[in-house]
Amino acid sequence: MTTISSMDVSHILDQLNKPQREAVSAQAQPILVLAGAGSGKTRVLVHRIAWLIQVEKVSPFSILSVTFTNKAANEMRFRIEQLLGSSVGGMWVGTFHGLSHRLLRRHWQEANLIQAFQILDSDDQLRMVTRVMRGLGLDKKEWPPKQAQWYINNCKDEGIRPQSIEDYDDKTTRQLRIIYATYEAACQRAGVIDFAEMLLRSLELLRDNPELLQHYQQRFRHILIDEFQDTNALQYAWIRLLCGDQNPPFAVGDDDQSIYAWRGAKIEHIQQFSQHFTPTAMIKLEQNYRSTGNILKAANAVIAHNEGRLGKNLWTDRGEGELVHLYSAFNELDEARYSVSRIEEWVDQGGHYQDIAILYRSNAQSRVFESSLNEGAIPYRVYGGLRFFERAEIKDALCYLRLTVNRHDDASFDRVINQPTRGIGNKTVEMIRQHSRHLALSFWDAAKALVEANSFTPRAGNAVRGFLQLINTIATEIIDLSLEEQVEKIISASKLKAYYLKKDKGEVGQGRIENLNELISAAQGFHYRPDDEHADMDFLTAFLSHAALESGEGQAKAGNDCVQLMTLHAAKGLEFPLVFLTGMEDGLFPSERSTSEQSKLEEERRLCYVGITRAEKQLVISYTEQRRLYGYLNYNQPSRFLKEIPSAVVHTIRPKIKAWQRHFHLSKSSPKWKGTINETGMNIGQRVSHAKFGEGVVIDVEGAGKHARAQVNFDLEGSKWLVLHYANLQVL
DNA sequence: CCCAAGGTATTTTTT
DNA sequence: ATACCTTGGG
Repeated sequence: MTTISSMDVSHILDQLNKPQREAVSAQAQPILVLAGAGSGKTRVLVHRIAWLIQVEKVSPFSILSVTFTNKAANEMRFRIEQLLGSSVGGMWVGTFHGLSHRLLRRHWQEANLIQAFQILDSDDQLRMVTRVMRGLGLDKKEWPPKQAQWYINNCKDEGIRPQSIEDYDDKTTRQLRIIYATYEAACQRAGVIDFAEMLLRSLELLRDNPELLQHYQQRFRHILIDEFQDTNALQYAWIRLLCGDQNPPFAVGDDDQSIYAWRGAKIEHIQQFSQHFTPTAMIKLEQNYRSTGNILKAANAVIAHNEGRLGKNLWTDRGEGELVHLYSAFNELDEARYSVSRIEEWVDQGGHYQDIAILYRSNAQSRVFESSLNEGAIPYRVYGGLRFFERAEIKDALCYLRLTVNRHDDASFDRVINQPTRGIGNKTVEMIRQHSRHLALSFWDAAKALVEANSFTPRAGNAVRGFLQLINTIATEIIDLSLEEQVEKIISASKLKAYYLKKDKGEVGQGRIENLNELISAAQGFHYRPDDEHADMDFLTAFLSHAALESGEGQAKAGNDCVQLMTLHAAKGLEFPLVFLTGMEDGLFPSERSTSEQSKLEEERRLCYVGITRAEKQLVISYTEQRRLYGYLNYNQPSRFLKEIPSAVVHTIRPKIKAWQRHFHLSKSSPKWKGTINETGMNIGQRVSHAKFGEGVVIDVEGAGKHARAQVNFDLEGSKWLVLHYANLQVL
């Protein structure tokens, strides 16, 4: 046997610190790596895999590494291959959904699916639920489909099937159970599965097929899990099943960054890891390579207020750095303008826009920032919103494709039967739905039967017949075409472009056309290696699954160098030299709805911790005194989390303009504004003149030297931050 | 089938 | 404030 010391493992261990090395080279036993923010979590995972393969001589074939997002999975794969210098075939790296999907494709028969099964995204699912509920004759007001969808997904996330739901004679539960059961039957008939079903079905597949389970347990000796604190009950059960008694998991996570309890993640999983898997080695990564000392002090102090933590304290050897800046804004416009002035300053000092992130609690807050950034001609990108494969026109085209693969896909049928409008109205469609319900047929078969029985009015009958023929014709014509030709054919035969051009005039319509063209390019660029992720599928099915599982980038291609705007949730895992943590007001952050329960408040606090630890060099926190929300003016208190940050690491920016002060003439140098003369030569209360903005009064001065800046309240233009070096103010 | 008016809800998001 | 959906009339 080769001893480890004789082997050259330096490239795997050299760049690691002690606990990282300990984790990477640990013996086979359940391992929980508590990886603080910026402590090299992904690096440990990647190096662990390299260690297994190159030192322990483990076959890549027996490694399974699971993440939550495609982005994380892709990055993991990329970095492993980079470190090993070769691609690793046979290793399973993917998301929970991606890997479950692969299992189901391989074993579709055992999983009681049809071979061409398709995936419903949440939007498809909601439509399906709505349709089922309409079929049950439920009033939308009384029974909101959104809630039913939520209920179904919750059940599935907990591994619960309709037959095991105990209704305790409760009307609501009984009704929801019926909806769940009916929905499941409809999905089964249509050959579609939703996201939660994908996980549950693959879990049941393994659980109910002992040989299969044994096969995979024997294969995957090494199971690695990323972001372990985000696992829900179903994902956790999936992991435990695959681990069995013999395969010790290697889990990496951070209980302090658990921010998804509201969607089913259980922080208990990471807290109780050592009880479920024994004997556990717990390794803490506390050295932070991202932020300066002051930022870490703020983060540590805030998170220390949570109870029941596994306990970590981040530290760095890179010095204290800048203080955390705190700006108390008058309102959201002031907040945005101040941020913009700081961004301009950053760039003046040679920084880049892409170094900067503006973070907020809820998407609604992005608006003011967007308009202020526009004003300042600063390039930016807003994260979130519709992704490529979620756009209506794209989904339409994909549904046509899906119908050619499986005529009984009711979700797709329902979506495109009158899209573009071809004279098949609600009444006609309702007839088809009813007929399908009564005879337990798919919509396709129901429509066919009704056409053949001449049950429609002649006009409707012709229209429906036309639709059925269209799908059949397309299906035959595209058989031998390449994927991109198939997509092209679908788009032209369906006449979607003409429809959208007419429906959405101007830029909107044009955008949709561009997206459809982009879909053709996407098809062109879609390749899969047969032994890869989409094994055992034909091209078209593989492409459709890819579209559902990876909904694509949020915005096509925005400019490279731009300021990033996103929610705190979206920022997890990212880092930026300059971070604005905005809207730090009680009621907004922590959100009103989280203040009543301790556990919810703690999750908000973790979110705050996530926000603070995004910053590398400079963190600017801001809150407003008044904010317009939902049309009402709110006067919020500064966030309670602010009080948890030690004042020693904070530089408060003042004075600020109070609401009432704005309405007075600040110009008549009142004693209140008599500031000290500083090196900038600018006095607070000083009347000045600017070439573009006219006359105004200096109301704040900060910074020094070349980047000293003053806030000037202009008589006509309102208040602005100016860098004195450029502004060329004339003292009056 | 299309458009306008009125009612309603409005944290966070991945797959 | 506002976006989204339903509903009623042309």
